[in-house]
Amino acid sequence: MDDFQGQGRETVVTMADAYTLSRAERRDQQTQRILDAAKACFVRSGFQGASMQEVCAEVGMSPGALYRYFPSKEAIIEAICEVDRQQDIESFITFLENPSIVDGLVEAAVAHITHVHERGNAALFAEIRAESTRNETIQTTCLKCQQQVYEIIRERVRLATERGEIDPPVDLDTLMAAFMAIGEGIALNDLPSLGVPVANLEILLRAMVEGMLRPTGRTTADSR
Amino acid sequence: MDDFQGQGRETVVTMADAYTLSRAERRDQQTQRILDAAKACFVRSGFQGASMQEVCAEVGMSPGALYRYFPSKEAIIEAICEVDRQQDIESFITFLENPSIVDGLVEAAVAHITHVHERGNAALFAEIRAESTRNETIQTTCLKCQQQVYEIIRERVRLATERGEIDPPVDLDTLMAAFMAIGEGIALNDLPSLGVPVANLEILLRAMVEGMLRPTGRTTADSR
DNA sequence: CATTTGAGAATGAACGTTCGCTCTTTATGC
DNA sequence: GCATAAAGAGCGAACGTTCATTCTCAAATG
Repeated sequence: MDDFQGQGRETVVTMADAYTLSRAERRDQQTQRILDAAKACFVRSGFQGASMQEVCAEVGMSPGALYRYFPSKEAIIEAICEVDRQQDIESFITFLENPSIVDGLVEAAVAHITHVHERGNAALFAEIRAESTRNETIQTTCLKCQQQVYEIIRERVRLATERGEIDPPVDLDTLMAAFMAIGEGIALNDLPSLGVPVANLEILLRAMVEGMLRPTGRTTADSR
Repeated sequence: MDDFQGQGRETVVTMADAYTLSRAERRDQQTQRILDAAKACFVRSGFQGASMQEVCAEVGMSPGALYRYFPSKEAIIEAICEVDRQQDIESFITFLENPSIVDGLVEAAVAHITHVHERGNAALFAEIRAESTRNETIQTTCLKCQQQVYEIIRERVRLATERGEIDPPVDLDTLMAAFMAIGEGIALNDLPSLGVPVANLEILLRAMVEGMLRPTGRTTADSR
């Protein structure tokens, strides 16, 4: 995997490979290779700490070639942030579907934790988070993704409160701010990697969410 | 506050000022000035992103002079991390003293949130956190500070459980890991700056902690 | 007068990026 | 189907800049 673009002429991998790829396909594939390699470098050395030379070495590509795919280092960073944030958020949203709010929140949180853990993304998230306080583009990306989750949860909590299914001890805004902050803390710390069993975590999170939402026991429909 | 070390010779602040300082005092004072200025730069541009020139300009000091106080940029970064982490932790520990665990945790959390907010330290914390995944010295500093809090809370929760004051739904390790992660998330997000009233937050945190610890109502002594 | 403090130019290394070039792939004309 | 042009992909040296740090020397201090 290392002597990809070697020195000799005969080791060069031609564009028309065993299974011939179109120009566009090849381009997409190379772009992805760069993003993957850059991500590894950025996790290792930080956005500012990693040099383009380091990224080039990781991809196995010369600077001249790499700059045909991205116009600048910043563009690579921003692309990585965009993809990462969107992916993180999608797994979360999917699991919010459960009709019970408490179950939905807990399941989504557990799915999110598992997702971050499996992809080893906690360190990158920490990096993105720090960078987002400085880079406006990244900040916008983060906010946009966060808001998707925020709006959905907020609306569901609001409706459930209106219906009398839950009785939170504080206003909706405080509740939501706390939820988002807590979720971030848990994702950032990658608890499974610290040896915390997800099953135990789920029990605790349910107790926590119930404490914060105070389910009344009655439901409008026959959801149980 | 800007034209401190001006260009002219007569504006130079001599060492023997109105109230004469000893050599050591003057040195400490200058060291502190450097740390403060560097902190501002690092918050603005990040540890890697800020240059020494930027720091020098912020202090109002030449590189040659600055390097008489710190041997390297890294030394400044590490000193800032050390001080910041220790300060953050101290305010927390102080407020854990309340005999009721729930009250202690909630009060400490609120004090911590207030402290981080007032000092505007959330961005620096994000930076330190990201850097700690790369710099071993910083990581050690963070762990050491975190552990001080961890041990105290853990022991208090353990004793309270033993006494039957609380009945957590999960094992102590899971509980503690979650507590630390949640605390970090809340501190990092600086909720007061988002407009969340601390009073509301306190109510919610209490509900949350009670959900996670399940106080039984009985106490060993007459603490209520 | 010995020592400390400071300024500011200078250092070499490393940075992100560009350039000129070669080779390969695709498009075009016959 | 084949020659040939145009475009794309890639390399690696080189660019100008900025980096952290050091050096030299002057001023202030005790």
